[in-house]
Amino acid sequence: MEGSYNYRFPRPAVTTDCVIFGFDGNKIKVLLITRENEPFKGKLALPGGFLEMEETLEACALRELKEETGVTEVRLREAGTLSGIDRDPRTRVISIVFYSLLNSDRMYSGDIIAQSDAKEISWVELDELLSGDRLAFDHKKAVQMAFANLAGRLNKEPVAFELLNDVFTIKELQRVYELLLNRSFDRANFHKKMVGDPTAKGKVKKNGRKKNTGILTDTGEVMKDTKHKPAKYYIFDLQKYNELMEKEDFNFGF
Amino acid sequence: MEGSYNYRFPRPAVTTDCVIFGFDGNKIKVLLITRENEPFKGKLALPGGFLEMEETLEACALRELKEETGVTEVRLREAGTLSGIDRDPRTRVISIVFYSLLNSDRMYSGDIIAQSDAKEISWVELDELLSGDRLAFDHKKAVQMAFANLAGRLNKEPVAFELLNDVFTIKELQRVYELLLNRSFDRANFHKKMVGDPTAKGKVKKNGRKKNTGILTDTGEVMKDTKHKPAKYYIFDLQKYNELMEKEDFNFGF
DNA sequence: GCAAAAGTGTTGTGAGTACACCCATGT
DNA sequence: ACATGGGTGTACTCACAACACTTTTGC
Repeated sequence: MEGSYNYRFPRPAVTTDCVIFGFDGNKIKVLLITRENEPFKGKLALPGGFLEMEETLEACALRELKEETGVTEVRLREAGTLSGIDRDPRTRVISIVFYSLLNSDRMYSGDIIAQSDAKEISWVELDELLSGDRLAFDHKKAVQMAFANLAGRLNKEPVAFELLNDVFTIKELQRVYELLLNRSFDRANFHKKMVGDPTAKGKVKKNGRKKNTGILTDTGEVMKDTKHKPAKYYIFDLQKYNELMEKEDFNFGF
Repeated sequence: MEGSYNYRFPRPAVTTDCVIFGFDGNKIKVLLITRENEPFKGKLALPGGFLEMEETLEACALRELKEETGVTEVRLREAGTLSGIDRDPRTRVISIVFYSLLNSDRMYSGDIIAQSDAKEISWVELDELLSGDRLAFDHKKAVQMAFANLAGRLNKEPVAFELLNDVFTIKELQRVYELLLNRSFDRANFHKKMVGDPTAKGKVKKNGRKKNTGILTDTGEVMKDTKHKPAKYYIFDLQKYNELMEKEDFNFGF
């Protein structure tokens, strides 16, 4: 498609950037590529690239993500735009920031590999990115926007489960909440909120409904690679979630 | 700036669109212009226009807003992007949607007048826009995005007061909440949540704090143009708000 | 006095919190 | 047995809902 394109008014270049968050069981990490070319050659950057004429912004983000990192089939959400005048030294560029979530199974599945302009890919701790200066362009700002958007939705939507494998322990779920909301929770109360309070069993309110019985369902499986009491594995029970949402807004807030 | 601009790769045109919400005391309305030119000549559209090379997206939105409608000094917030391939029949255009809030004093201050490419301006009821098909381009979608973003922030931030004059009645405040969240509230409980529960007076909790005493302060003034008991006027008490936010998250939710 | 709307009081429910306690497993 | 962490019980507080009641004004 390289050639010469003529317009009566100046136009900025338009790119998308993707902030892919992953949870490895302990920390939130972000998928980055090492830049192969100037500017910022050798520095870490978000996957992303230029919008083509026959695709939407979201399609562009998905395409670039696949081309550079091999990540496919993700649900992208828009976090905002970056439009500083000199954010790219080459030319005027505005960028639309998307983000998505991967669980550890997918992070380390082997499908995610550096390709195309990406020299190599790496998973870097979110904290490190937010406190340091390791990213090219204004990509730190992009990560901030994506993270803020994510955290803001946590109490309203079941986004935390997108960071967890299909089967997970409550400890892991709590860890995700604590990382995203930057606070700690009482272990016992967190458990009850998610699984359901056993004291509610049998108790029936005047209108015939039971108390909140939680949104997690025990799989029966048990985590075996531990030195102590193994945790049970749970799954997110979409059906229960939908029931609770219909009756009254369930919220994930504390 | 008209001339000839050459690029090695094709570039989309970039515009901003502004959804300006106003509350007239009864309904939420949106500021629109009547299009002077094709495409969609004569149809209603959001104010907005093309990004220039030496301005950010937000600056562009502010400039276009001022040029077309006379609206200045507003706090813009970003609602999302529109990037459908054929959303503008002339050329590929992507648009970034911003929104802001005006109170009725400003809506009808006389400063807001059609200028530049805008043939005329009008305030149209939000409901009418969301249910009908009166808007040019995909601007209905833009209004939806802006409204969803606004409503989502209502419970967390004191945005409702941006739709109200400096001095307002509790009834008006409740009306805003009901319109934005599309539900009704108990009048008595709403009053107490905002002004503070009088039964809390004197009561002190064990740690020395009083109960929530509300975020509104009575101005002493009274609404006189009524046939019945007049409402008191209140103001949003930023200081109380900040105090409550420091101690524990105050939320505007019900 | 009556209508209409502002504002107060009172009670119950249930979610959230704090924290003590019990249970299961590997070494 | 004991260390470690999973899981339960219980009592208290407070925000919210429901709704009855009182107050203030114009006609």
